[in-house]
Amino acid sequence: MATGGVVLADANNFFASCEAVFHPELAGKPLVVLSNNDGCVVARSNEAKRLGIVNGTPWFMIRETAERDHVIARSSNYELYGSLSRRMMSILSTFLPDQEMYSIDECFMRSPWDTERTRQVCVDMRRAVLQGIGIPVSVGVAPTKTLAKITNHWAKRHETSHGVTLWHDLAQPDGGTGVLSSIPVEDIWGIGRRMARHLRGIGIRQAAQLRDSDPVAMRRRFSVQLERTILELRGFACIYDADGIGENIRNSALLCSRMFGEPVNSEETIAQAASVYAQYACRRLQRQHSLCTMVSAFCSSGNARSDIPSAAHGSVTLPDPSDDPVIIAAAARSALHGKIIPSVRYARAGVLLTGLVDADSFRTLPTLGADTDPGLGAALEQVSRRFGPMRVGIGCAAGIRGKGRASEEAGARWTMKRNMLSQRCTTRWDEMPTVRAS
DNA sequence: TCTGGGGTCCTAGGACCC
DNA sequence: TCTGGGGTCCTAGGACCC
Repeated sequence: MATGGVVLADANNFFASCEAVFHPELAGKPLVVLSNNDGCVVARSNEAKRLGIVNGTPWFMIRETAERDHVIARSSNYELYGSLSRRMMSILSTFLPDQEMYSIDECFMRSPWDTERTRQVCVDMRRAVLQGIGIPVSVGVAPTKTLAKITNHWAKRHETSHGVTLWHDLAQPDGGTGVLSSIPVEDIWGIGRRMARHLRGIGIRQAAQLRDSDPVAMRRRFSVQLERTILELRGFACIYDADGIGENIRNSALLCSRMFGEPVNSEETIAQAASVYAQYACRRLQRQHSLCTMVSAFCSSGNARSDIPSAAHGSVTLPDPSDDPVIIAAAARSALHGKIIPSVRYARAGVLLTGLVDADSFRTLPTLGADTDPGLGAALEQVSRRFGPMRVGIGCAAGIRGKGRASEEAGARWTMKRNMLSQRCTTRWDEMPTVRAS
């Protein structure tokens, strides 16, 4: 291999590691992070993994056992994770070019260097993140993204790798057949439960067998994605970033939806929620410099065990593309108007913005624009930027914070439960950690 | 009497990922 | 009582156009 190829940096147990950054006493303890509404486990420390706790398990099902085992639980603190993620990405990007943020805790990069220099850069980069923000990261290097996922996984599992693994090393001396023979197909990036079952049905159990199957025949039989995975396993890169790199990524639809903390059945309350979710979605819309042309809102009853599911949804097309929270929140409310059945207990709601266009290519002349105060949306955005999200909002009390942490979301009973929330140390003045020297 | 074929756009649904 | 919340890509089918 002449050059380093694809580099994948992925934080270890990211949410759990973030929780430990400002609470060093959590290090070495079994820790789980729960999804919104404290629903199910979405992240675990190594110690919690060792206790056999599985990701996705509903918390109420394992709570008793876990507490007996002294497992510590935290509600998800996305402000903290988002803030640490930005810092981590920023450090990583100083070491290698073409960063593509793939998720909150991982990014692809490209190494222009030869094998040994790539190895050294990855070791340095890993150390810099650990020193800079206290998050352990694993690094995998390979000719393709799919193989980089495998080397990254390897780096996480094998202490001898010290957090950095190159395909160059694993592929010796048999071109990787030995390693790929030890990996079950369902562990390959892009192969989900469904596809794994199909593959096992035709006798393909390990990554090596998939790599050696006929890509054209597999494409005909299954899908073009599977063909790409096979080629990637052979070392031919064919999965690219759709939109170039880094901050150029723009979503083509924006969704904000939540479970309610408790069931809701009044139209007014659901309209409040829709209004708040629309404002959250607007902030994301503005951040990526887009306007939307269609606003959809929906709500549905029931949870996983609900007997009769019931849903309401509606869409509103805007007269002009907009990122104005006043217009979009009103559209979200009106999309559901008259569609709420009072006897139904709704469990969740959401707002979806579609038909997104580039804001710069859609500057409406002032006199042709919508008939609202053009300053209001911008003013709201400025207040949010300075004082934090949802300090000021539109229309009604829903979702507006009270003073201080305890009552901050007290304005609405339907907001989600986060009973075990840690401090948002890096984004809130009033939650900054205190350090004492003795 | 003859009744095409290629292209685009949109939508819904499936599968997958973190 | 209690089971995230975002996204992506691909495919098929329908409407419409020339």
